[in-house]
Amino acid sequence: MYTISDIARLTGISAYTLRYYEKIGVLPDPTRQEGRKNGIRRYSDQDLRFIRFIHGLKQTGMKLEEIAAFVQEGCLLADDYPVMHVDETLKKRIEILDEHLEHLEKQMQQLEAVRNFTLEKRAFYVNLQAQRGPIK
Amino acid sequence: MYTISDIARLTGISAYTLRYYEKIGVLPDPTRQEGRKNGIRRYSDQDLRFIRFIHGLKQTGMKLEEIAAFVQEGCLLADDYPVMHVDETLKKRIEILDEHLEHLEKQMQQLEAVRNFTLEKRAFYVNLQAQRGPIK
DNA sequence: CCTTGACTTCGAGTTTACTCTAACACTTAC
DNA sequence: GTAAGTGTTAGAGTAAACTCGAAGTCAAGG
Repeated sequence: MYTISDIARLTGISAYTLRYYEKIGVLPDPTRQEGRKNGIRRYSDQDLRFIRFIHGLKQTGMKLEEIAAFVQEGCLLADDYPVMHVDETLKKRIEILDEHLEHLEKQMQQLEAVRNFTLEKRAFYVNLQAQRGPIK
Repeated sequence: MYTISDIARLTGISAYTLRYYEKIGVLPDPTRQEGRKNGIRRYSDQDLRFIRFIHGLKQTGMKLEEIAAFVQEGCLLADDYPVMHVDETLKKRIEILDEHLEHLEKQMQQLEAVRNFTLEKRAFYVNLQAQRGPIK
């Protein structure tokens, strides 16, 4: 089990930000030491993996608001939520992920395009350099 | 030749933003109609391509400040800048591009990782759905 | 016992990147 | 000639995502 500063160290997200994310629903409430209300946050390996996943979504352009929507669906899912709505919740989560997958595809394409363009530019400059002959 | 609103339409960057970019050095000063000082900005196809390239750098995570540094190197290059410094300028531009290329590689890897993770998550939810049996 | 690190709420400050308005000038097309 | 589109400077406003400090509490370790 990890503390909040462990998680901060392991993920590169500050403790301030982790609490902030929790407050705005971007991260689910972690379990607390001894289940007390204001006990120390205890994160499992699974929690760590989840936080890294969320961080990945964020770093690939998903807005905090969108992430929060996704996470909230999952929180409903985890509890003894009325069975009738579980299918809805699963459907929504899948939809959100599908949308992000599309976004990821677009980003990959753009990244590829920018990379090619950048390589071209680079080659152009290198060529200019070569034309000027070796530098003494 | 294009006007600023043509460029806005063609790139999706507002005229406000284009002028702003120009002011902070993210875009080079374009030529003006009849070479007058405050004449209408005239953009060539080459300018358009360059703006798209810059926009690509921005959209793949280069900060405006970094882009400005890159562009400023280029502006020096374009003028009758002391020949002794041209090699320096070329070297710097190539360095900046190389750094961004590294950044692009990292982003691609992360995108790939997040994509895989997202696909896994998606599969997990689909599996849950399947286990609950077909929905009436 | 006392330091350290965790917890809370609340709210202010920062950074980045726009986004727009005001107020005024100029040119071109209808 | 007047409207549309362009130009200028300066500055205010906005939004997202932090980032931090204050002020107070609590619990464990040396």
